[in-house]
Amino acid sequence: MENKEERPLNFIEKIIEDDLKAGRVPNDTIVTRFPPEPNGYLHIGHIKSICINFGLAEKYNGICHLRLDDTNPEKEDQEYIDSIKSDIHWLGFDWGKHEYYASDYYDQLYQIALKLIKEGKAYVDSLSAEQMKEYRGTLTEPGKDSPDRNRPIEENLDLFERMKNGEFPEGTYTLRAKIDMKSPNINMRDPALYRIKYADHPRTGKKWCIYPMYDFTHPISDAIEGITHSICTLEFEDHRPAYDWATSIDGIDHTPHQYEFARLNINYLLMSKRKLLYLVKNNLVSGWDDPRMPTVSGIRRRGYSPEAMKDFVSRVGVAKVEGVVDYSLMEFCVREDLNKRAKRLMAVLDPVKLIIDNYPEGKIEYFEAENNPEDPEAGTHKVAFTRELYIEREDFMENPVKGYHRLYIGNEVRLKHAYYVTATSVEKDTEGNITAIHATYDPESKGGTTPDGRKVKGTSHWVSASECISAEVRQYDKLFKAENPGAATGNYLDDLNPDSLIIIRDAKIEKEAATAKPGDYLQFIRNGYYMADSRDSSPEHLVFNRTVTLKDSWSKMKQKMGL
RNA sequence: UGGGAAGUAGCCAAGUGGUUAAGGCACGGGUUUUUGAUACCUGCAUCCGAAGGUUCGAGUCCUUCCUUCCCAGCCA
Repeated sequence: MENKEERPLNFIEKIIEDDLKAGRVPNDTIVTRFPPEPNGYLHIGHIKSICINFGLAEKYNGICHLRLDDTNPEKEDQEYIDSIKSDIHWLGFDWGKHEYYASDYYDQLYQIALKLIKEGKAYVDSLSAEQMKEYRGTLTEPGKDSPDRNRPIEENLDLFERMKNGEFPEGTYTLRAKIDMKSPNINMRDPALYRIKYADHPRTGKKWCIYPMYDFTHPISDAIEGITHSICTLEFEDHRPAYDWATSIDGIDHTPHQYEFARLNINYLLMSKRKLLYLVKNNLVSGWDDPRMPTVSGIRRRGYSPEAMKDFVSRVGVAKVEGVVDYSLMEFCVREDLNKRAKRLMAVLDPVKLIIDNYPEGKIEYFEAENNPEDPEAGTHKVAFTRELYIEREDFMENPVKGYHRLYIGNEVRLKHAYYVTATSVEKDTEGNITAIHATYDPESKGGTTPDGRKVKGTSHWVSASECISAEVRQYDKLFKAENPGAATGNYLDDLNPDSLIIIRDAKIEKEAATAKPGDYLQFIRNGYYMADSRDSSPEHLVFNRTVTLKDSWSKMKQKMGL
């Protein structure tokens, strides 16, 4: 990871340092919170928020709470709560004992609502949803007061009590804050505080049939928990006055402040819950944890590391500009991290037979293969070498193009860790497809160098035809082929990448691969980074997911040459 | 068109009136290399949305304009 010391402070860090310096922070301990609504799976966008909130607490010796914002029981579920917690832990953050739920505060919230009513600052409104919309006005026209706005306090108290007791059907009444129907900020035009909802709540069951709204719950929850810096995304800027209104209600003695940053957008990716849900529901992907999904569970299964994602988020920075980050930056971070830790293995994905004619039949030699050239501590493992091998089909060319320095008739290349070989001839089937390549090896070149020190330009990976294992390899690519899915036609489905998953059923892999478990970071040399699939891989049927390719300047060059 | 925000390279992003406008990604050139990977070296904004103005001096201050995003849930 790069020098944290040298990275300039972002605007939130500056605010915190100022607050700390000015003694505005109780006990000099900042308190942040990550407040997801448990209505879906966490995605890459959430990672930014998690890193900001937990990261700030870490950096300034503060505390970060996990608060499940569970005020809309219709959409929420325990399943989501569990996955959210597991995803945060995977990222390496821990809230310790500070696990809270907005629903923990329902009683307190109710008391505060009562108090507002008694003070004439809230009223029970009988306007229907449609009427309320009419009365609210528009962006350019002020709203007008509800006929119920001046309902007597006693009547409000009675009605609110009965709302709570379940005497009214959904939609008949709401509790509203009496603020200003003419405010240029629509959020201040008497926002709803409570609505009636007969739904089973994951935690409070049937205890309540009125549920508090975000603008009421969130600021007060922050205040109750002693949050000092309440950090959210830009679209809540307009809610800040409502936030400040709620936290200045009489009797609330802690005043948190809200700060907004730009959410994370990445090209080629879709982060909308609705659209992701559509992909899942219509089997366009295998589920929320499909390795092509931008969900935390998806990228985890794909083989991304939490360290890479944290580094990515830190490189993106925190600001108020709504931008779109290049997908390539994320891939860079994944490669950079995996390069340092992935175990190197040889896997031939598109095999063609290579027969070493002058190598004894039946002989097996074992070579030491380093597990990671970046990390000598990582040790070595053995690979078997025999007369018949597999190499990648694209590592041989019958008529080599300019600049090609892999195997062709008469050319000598190195087989990684093993010998120098020179191609001599090819076998073809009736259609002219190459079925085998014949070569000779130089016994003096054992280990990959020769006494005379002669160089070869190409080094290929390989696998012994008899001493290898077969595996399914899933070549994942971007789910969408357009930078901004849907921008061209208006329908993001039009930009689905038909090649986002290419399955190789019978890849040839060195035996060492059988020891790889999901969670182990692998590099198939010259092919990319891979991880055993956490759902489908088993000792009987190995399945590997491609996490990300290696950078490939050769294919770039080929493109330039028009091949 | 009301309100709230934001505009510095292809993409992020420092910069808070004073040398030739940080850094990363991407991209180009090169060196090393038993991964055409990695690593390393190197190039890449006479210019800061635009136009005026203040100033000895402006990306930084002022004015006007332009562009983009967010807000009219009894969602969060």
